[in-house]
This record gives sequence, structure tokens and C-alpha cells, in this order.
Amino acid sequence: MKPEPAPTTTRERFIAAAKALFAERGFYGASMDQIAREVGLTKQALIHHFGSKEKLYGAVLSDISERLLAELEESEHQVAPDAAEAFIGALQRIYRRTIENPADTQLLMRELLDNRQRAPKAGSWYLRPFLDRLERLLARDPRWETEKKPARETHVYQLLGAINYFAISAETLKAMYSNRHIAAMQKGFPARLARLAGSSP
Amino acid sequence: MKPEPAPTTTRERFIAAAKALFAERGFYGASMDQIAREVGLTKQALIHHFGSKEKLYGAVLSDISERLLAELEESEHQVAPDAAEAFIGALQRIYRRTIENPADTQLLMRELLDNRQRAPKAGSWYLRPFLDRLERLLARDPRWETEKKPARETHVYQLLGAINYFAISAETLKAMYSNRHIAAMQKGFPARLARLAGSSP
DNA sequence: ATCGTTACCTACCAAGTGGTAAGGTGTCAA
DNA sequence: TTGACACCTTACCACTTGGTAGGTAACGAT
Repeated sequence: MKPEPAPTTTRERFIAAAKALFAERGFYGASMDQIAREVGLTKQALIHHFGSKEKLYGAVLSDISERLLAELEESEHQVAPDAAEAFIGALQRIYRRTIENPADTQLLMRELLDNRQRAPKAGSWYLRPFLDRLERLLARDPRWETEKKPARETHVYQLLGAINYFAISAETLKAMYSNRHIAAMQKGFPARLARLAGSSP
Repeated sequence: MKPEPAPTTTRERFIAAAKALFAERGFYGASMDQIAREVGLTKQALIHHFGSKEKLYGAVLSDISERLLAELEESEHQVAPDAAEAFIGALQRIYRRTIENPADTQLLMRELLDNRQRAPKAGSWYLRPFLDRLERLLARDPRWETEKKPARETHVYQLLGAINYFAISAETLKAMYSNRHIAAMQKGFPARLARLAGSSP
């Protein structure tokens, strides 16, 4: 529905191209030269803007994180009858965003696979603010506010996992079955998500 | 509990090393030289056995597929009170296998991300026989046998997704929280899986 | 004794990797 | 007018990539 605004600055165009290629082929599979040529500039222009491949990758993750946070913020401006509804609404919003931006999702799943031990350890993790924000939203639900924080955080984490996995699966399943069948599945998912999200601790 | 038998032949040792490295760094991130040195031989010995990197990767996937199928076969030898129970039992067996062999799981998730357009198109997909077998097992359940085959197959697919995602998440969550907390979560998962698997169409 | 095969080696190659060095061009402030 | 800076270029570098060529040692069958 709401298309991602087309990138304007060179930096934004680099990030968009890098995101697509990192998502498709992974960190090692995507080369600096390839990313730069996608934009129509040279590899050295890319290095000029980001310093190194690692930093470019970091910038891409930051970009995704910011967009997710922005989505949550919009979600919080809407009024909901109660806390549980607000939480479910936020998740469904995230879900819609997820299937509209498959590259972001793919990249996040890769991040999960690549940085198993390294990344999530400290607070220095790109998705941490997003996770925290969702956790606080869940904490407003009376059924959850008495629980411990890790319990809420894992609930959030698992729900995000369900969303991501479903989004990725849909792409693969489309290749295996008829589009019509998948469309039906996708239509039913938000309701299923609501059931999962609304379940008690 | 049941440790994977140590690889004996050179070919098996190559496959084991390749599996670990492909799982950890992805197809492009793992190099032939690295894999060979892990075994203590040269890159050319590796190429001698498998022909090319692509074929080596294929051999690794085949290996995983065979092991999964073998697990299912053992599962079918056990008697269960009814079809639904048998299906749940098989899934729980797969689950146990999954957390005991995290490298296999990681690699399968990567495969899901990498081959979106390329691989699953035809029936020439490595996991297809495994998926089919599970689907047929589910078809014995009276509540499912009247459903269409794609419905059963997506049910199976989603359940496997839940297992895989949970296994991967557990690794990441371990880095974020206390081991004790994660252990409690893991203990509860088989029951949760049974509830998911046993649900009606 | 010899042949064919399997398993492995060293040597080598073209292509590509991320990154550095140095320079050119345009813009804008002093 | 000059200087500083952002942006982007070509030229180059050391290193790694997957893969080829050709050879050697071991071994079983004939």
C-alpha cells in the first residue's frame, strides 16, 4: 500500500542497493563493486561514504532498525481500547510492513543466523531499541505487567519470529504451490497472529 | 543423547567439515581451502571428491535430508495409539534431533533464505521427500485426510518452521539472558509443539 | 609384471576481493 | 580570489577465490 519513498541522496541509494544485495546473497556473497555498480557509481565512491564494508553493513542494519521504530511510533499515536489491543495492533502493523519489505525481513533473518554469539550479547545491538519498545508496550497489559521482563521479551521475540518466518515461508511456498493457495494463507495470518499475541503468559 | 557417529571415510569427514562451515558462514563465506584444511587435506583433494563447490554443497544438503528421513523411518517403527499421536511423536522426534544438531538447522534456514527463487521450484528439492513423508503421516489422521494435500503440506511446513525458528532463537536468547531461563523455555516447547501439531485444520 | 583406478599432491591461473593513494571537479564561505 | 571541503574518479595493490594440469604413490585385478 504505502510504498517506501524512493531514495534521493547518494547515501540513501547506496543503502537501498546494499540492502537488496545483502539480503539476496548475504554479507560475503555481496561485493562492494557490485553494490556500487547497481547505483551507477564506482566502488571507491561507496567506500568514500561508508569507510568499509562492515560499516556499510552496519548502516544498512541501522536503517532497518530506524524504519521499524518509526513504524512503532506511528502505531502508538493510534488510540486502542486497551493495552492488549494496542500490542496486537502494533504487531499486525509490523506484519504488514514485513511482507511489504521482504528484503528487510530476509536480512534480519540472516543477521540471526550470522551473528549468533557475537551480536546480541551487549546492548550494542541494532534491534535492541525496537525490541525494548515492544516489550514496554506489552508491559502495559495487566496480564503481563506482573511477569518478569525476560518473560515478556521472549514472548515478543518469538512473535517476531513467527512473523518473519511466515513471511519468508510464503515466498518459498509460492514457488511450490499455486499463488491462490498462498494468498488464502496470508489472509488468515493476521488473525492467527492476534491469537498468538493475545495469549496469556 | 544419541551423538552423531564420528565420520570415518574421507568423504564423510569432508561433508562434516563443510556442513559446519556452510552453516556458520554461508555458501559464499565458506571457502574450499578452509574446508579442506579443517580435515587436514588440500583443496584439490576436496575437489577430487566432489567436483565443485556447488556439488559439495549439494552433497551436504543430501546428507542432512537422508538423516532426517532416517529419523522419520525410526519414528514409524514405533507403535502409537492413533494417527494423530504418531504425527505428534514424529515431530517431537524431529525437534529433539534439531536441537541436538544445530548446524543442520542453521544450514536449512540458510537454504530457505538463499534459494527463494532458484531451488524449490521443481520437485528437485532436497527436502521434498522428507516433507512428503510427513505429509503422508498427517494424512492418516481422520481430521486431515479429507483435506487437500496443499493444506496438509503447509501445516507440516509451518510446524517445521516453528521448530527451526525456536531452535535458532534459543541460541540467540542464550546470549541475551540466563541459561536457566532458556532451559525452562526449552523444556516447555515439546508440549507447545504438541498443541500446535494437534490442532485441527 | 603390468594395467587401471583411486586418492592425493604441487604448481599454477584468471578473476575477483576489500582497500589505499592521489588527483580532479564543483560548491560555498572567508 | 582563495582555500577548504565533499564527492567521485582512475590507477594500483596484496590477497583470496574456485578451478585446471599434471604428476606420484598405493593397490587390486589380470
